[in-house]
Amino acid sequence: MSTELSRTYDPKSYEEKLGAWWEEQGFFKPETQAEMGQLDPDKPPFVIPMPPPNVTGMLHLGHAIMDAIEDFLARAKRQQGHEVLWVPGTDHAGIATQSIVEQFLEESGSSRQAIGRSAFEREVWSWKEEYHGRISGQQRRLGISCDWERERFTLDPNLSRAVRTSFVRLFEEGLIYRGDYLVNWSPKLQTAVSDLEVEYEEREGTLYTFKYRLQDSEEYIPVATTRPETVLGDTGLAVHPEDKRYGGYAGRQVLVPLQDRAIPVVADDSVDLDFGTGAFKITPGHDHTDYEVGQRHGLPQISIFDKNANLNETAGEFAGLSREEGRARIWAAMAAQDLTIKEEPHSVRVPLSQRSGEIIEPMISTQWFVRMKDMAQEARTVVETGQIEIVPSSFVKVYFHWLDNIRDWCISRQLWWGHRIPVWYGPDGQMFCAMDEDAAQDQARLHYGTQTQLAQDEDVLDTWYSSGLWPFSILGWPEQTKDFAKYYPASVLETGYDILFFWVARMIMLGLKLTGQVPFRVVYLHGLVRAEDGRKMSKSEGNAVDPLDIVSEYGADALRLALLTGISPGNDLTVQSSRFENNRNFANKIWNAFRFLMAHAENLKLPLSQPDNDFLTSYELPAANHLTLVDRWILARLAEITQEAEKLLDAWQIGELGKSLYDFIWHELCDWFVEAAKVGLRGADADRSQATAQVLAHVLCQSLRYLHPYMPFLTEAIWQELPGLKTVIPTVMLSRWSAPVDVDTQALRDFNLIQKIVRAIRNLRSEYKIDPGLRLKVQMSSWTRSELLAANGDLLTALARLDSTGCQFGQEAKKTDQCITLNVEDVAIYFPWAGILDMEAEKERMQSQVNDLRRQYERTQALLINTAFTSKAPAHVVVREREKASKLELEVQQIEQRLRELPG
RNA sequence: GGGCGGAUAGCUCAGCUGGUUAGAGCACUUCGUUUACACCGAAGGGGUCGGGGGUUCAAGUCCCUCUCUGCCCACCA
Repeated sequence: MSTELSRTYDPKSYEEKLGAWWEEQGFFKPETQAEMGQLDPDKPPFVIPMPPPNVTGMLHLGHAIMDAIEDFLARAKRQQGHEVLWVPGTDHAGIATQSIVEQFLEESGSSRQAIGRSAFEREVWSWKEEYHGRISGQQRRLGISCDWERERFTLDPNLSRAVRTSFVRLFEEGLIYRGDYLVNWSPKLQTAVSDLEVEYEEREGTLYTFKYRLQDSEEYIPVATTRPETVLGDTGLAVHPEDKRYGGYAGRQVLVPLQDRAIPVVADDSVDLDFGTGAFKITPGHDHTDYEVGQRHGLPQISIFDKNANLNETAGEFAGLSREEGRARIWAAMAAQDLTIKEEPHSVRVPLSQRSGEIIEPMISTQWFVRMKDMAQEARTVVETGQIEIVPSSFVKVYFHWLDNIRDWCISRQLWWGHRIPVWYGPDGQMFCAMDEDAAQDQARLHYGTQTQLAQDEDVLDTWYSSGLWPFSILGWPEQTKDFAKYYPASVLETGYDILFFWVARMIMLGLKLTGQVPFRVVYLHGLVRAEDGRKMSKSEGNAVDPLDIVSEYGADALRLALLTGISPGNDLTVQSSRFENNRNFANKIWNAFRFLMAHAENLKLPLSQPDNDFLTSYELPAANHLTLVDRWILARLAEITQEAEKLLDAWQIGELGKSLYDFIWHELCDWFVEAAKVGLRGADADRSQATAQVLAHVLCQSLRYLHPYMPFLTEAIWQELPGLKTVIPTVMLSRWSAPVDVDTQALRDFNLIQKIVRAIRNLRSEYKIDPGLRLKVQMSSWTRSELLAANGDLLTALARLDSTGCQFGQEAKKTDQCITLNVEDVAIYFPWAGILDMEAEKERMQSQVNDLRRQYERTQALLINTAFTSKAPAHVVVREREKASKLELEVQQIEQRLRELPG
């Protein structure tokens, strides 16, 4: 058997095969779980809507962390008996996708305008097909256990219907409206974008100060601006009402430079007396602040730029110039008329288009908006009242702040790729909002009393509008489908904190409004993945790592474990390739523990247990009286892991649980138990080797269950090879985590002493450079643990490489002269080793140990004398300190006695 | 300007509601090819938990303050 298994675990030869098998068997489907009777009837379904990646994107490690966490949750919940539904999908990503395809067309000498709207849409669809395969291929390779048959795309017919239904409903309720407002215009993309799609960057600029002349006087008001070209759009000048210098000019008229157009001076509280000159010009047509100030004072808006952000005909001789050229030329013209005062360096915050990088131009334009105020308050309430929990909770404040200061959401985009706005216009501009053109026609017929030609709105919706419906649109809403009834609301919405506003908040608002329920119970936010150099990983930075590269080098499990351990919710993760390597080694370690078992299990029976529930089946354990100390110890540690697993999972401590498992499997199961098991397995006692094999098989089998959500492929690969298991449960994925059991704390304490003794002896060997091959003869005695030592002589002999016949343990042990004494708790270990014995050095060594122990004892004693401590500290802490003190006292006494016994 | 994090071993980071002698991986030193594994094992070195105050019987953990650093939000033109 063992000869068939390779010495090193090779992920390549298992992962793809197992992934395909899981999917073919339908194990990722909730229906399969139910058919197989795997469900615990007391547990509710566990549902995750997968955040849909951009369909034309390529996944990088930032997506992989999402896949890893969600798959962890899905698998762990399945193993707890929940019915799990995890719905995958992709997002059409309006702007992002359209940009890519347009760029492609441009490279081949074409353009979307050249081929027209419908041909362009066909072009994008074909891109979608190609990239979609790549993304889902990447995800499958990571082994994610979502229900692929329920996969969705935001432009699917059903999802499009959900979009139109919601739009019509919100429109009819007056929550969606159309109007001319100042919006963020992206000149490169030729569309409006929402506030969230604008990023700000500090740049070195100039503050220009110039003169605003009064109409009927030689006086002027000095004004500072960073954008002198916008004077052409000025429709007012603001001063502070209490300003001694200019406050009095309020109500008078000033003349716009170069145009001599008269505009009013208004008094406004928002003017900062200490900044600039204490007066600012108002350009309501191209600045958000000015827009609001203008509204307050009833000032008109003038647009001076065209859609390319070049000056338009209102700029007269400057028409056609870009913003930058215009600025220089206009400033020069002002200087020529002696209107300029000074220029000084000034750092400015420039608004940039998130997608295309160029400077955003605020412009008045006709757009569609969603009224946010009331929806935002409801979205606040559900978090306040705990109907939705945000993990980690530190994001609650951020969420509230955003909702409290929300502005209406501009949802129309001047693009071709997306959900077209379901509104049709009559010849007179009358709007008909309807599910489709027929329904619009019906409305029009009623309105006009006759058949009329209608034209649909040209714009499409912000891509986040359709993703805002995701948790319910993927389940069939607005139809009352079975899935919707059963799986809505979702259990967890897991995503990166960077899209809390973009996506999470909007899903909550739209979910509450449209379904009357919260869309999910928990929001779990993960951190960003940073590259090894600490920078944020992203495609535009050029440092994005393709998960497949890591997978092919180290295996998917190694990658997943690296993304799942060492993380805590909301905290960023810096990936280090050393972690991948280490985790690959870990996989190999487990593989070899399994090979070890198989090599020794060949001739042994590994009977399966007979629990009430097949999904709990494991290897049967020997009767309690056949268990050795090591057996009891490893089972006690397993019991602790069992307790921890559920607790940590409930607290979202995925990283901590992963680390516990790693340490348990490598440093306890492999380093200690397997080493100790060699004694039993190779001994002559057939019952004992049988028992040892059973314990090892049991612990390994259980470990695989807990490790499975982290390393699904490795655990499945081993599961498939372990004798008997797969005939009961076909896959580790559907096996159940055990209910917590009692921990044998005595075994933990006892074995802990054995470990300390073994370490002390190994340490001594190393310190004295004793030939590693040499079997030591020792005497080991103790006042209180004599029986333990006597019962575990074999174990100590094997682990510490002692002489199998020349040692005595417990009562029989005798101190000899001329020896080194090791003191471990109250155990004395005597080495008759005259050859290396330097009596003075030996005394010193023991004396320093005594001093050290005495210091500890005194510290503990001081604590116990302190009545403040004994009266205020919890009982178990006091007890622990008492036990510690008496143990230390005993140790000190013993070592001192041994010191006195030393000759000289 | 407001808000939220971070600062723990040479590096990257864990450390949950305060309670053993603060941990891991990598790196480092020494030793070891013992038939699960050299993608290994054993033994070690290395930290006054950013500085300073405070609360407490007890502080890496709670409070205040300072320094450095990252991010988010914001109408100083």
